[in-house]
Amino acid sequence: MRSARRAPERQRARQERILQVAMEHFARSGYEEARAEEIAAEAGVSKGAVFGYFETKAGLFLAAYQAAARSFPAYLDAPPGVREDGFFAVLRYWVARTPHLVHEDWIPYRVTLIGNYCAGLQLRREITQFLAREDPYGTRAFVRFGIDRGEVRRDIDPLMIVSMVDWLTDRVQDAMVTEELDPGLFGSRTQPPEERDRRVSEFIELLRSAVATR
Amino acid sequence: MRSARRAPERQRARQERILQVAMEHFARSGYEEARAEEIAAEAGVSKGAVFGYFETKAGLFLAAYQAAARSFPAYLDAPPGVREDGFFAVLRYWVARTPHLVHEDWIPYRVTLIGNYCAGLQLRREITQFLAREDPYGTRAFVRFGIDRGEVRRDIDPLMIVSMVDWLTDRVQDAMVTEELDPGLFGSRTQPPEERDRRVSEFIELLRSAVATR
DNA sequence: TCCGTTTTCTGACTAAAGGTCATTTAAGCG
DNA sequence: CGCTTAAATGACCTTTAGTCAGAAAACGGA
Repeated sequence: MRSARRAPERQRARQERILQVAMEHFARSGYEEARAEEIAAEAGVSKGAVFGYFETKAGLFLAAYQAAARSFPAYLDAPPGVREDGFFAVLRYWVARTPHLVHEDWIPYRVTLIGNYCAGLQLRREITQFLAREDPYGTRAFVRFGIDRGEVRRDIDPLMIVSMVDWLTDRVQDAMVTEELDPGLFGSRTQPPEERDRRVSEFIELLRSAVATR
Repeated sequence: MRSARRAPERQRARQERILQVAMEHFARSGYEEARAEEIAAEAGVSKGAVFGYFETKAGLFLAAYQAAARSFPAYLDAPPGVREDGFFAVLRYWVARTPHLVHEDWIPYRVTLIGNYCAGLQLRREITQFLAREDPYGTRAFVRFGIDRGEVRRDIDPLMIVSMVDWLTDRVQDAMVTEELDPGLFGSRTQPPEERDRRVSEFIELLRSAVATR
């Protein structure tokens, strides 16, 4: 943080603009390939300002990652009608909706993807800590919701269920965001949508088998 | 490749030595932090030689990753006694054994971990292609084995099962290799082993529920 | 409005690391 | 041994994250 007291509006706007531009560049180029100087230029500030606000390139990326993660809806933000249908309906709702959400605004998805797979060790550690601390998708609350409704099994440590849900939905989302990282599994946008629907259904079925009440 | 024909023994040995040192350095420092010049020095060759053999730093890492992945046993390399007990026994065997294997020689595990999470986009793409091409852990054959024995469900596309097994065992292995990436889930070496055994059992139980014959 | 003080901002500069290549050294062979 | 060809070297180049002394702007009191 620059000023310990109130940050004037002008500075917040500046920082915000840098962050937006940084997200674009990271999304387009990846972590290594993104250039601090280009980000500064496009945001209309000097290079010094970027490092002034974010300390290091890794710090800038972490901020971009956090902004991206926080911009996503949590599981329980699904429409009330879907929530009433329960845990697996919510899960299916978001998984099926992912391609549409990605299409609408691919930049934050790409940034989280890069953070999940393509960054340094230290950065990766900080991202993990952030995810554990903030649980930005509300997976813990979501699993509790499933357990309370009697849909999710109680004979397994909820933490293990949370991990499994996180792991699998991450992967599925990533596979949807980029064919490159898991070629052919979910197919490209040009593939028939029935095919993708089948994949989504199979995925939900597997996850349901794993964690549903016996 | 340097010489299109046979590579003299001396050169193969040289390349091999560079690769070994590179694995150590990548394992210890991560991708970004590893220094080509240090690797060269420790391998007793010049910097030029490293780039002569492996083109780029990314090329060097890819070679290290491949060597690491190939050094691991495939699923079906489990002892015959375990194989006879079937798909889930084999799975359990390897998952339970991972901490021991990591303890014996942690370097290749760390290298694959870094390749899975901490490298550039292009590199990541090549790693994915390598894994899809070579299937170094023999997951495809392993799932077929489970299906043939009637232990693994047939109502889901085998490719989806393969993906799920790959995803989950990757994550579990990674969690075991480094507490940092998923702190506290599988615990550290100093934790009581019963605790870890319970985790392993719960994990296998979840995976079994997901993919076992109904 | 002006002036002194503090904070922010800038961009030339530095350091460090990946990558190159002319030159040197060694290998292969008759 | 001498000639040819391939391999090896390390000084050099380029690029880029990160720094910092000075410029500019904001602030606040008179």
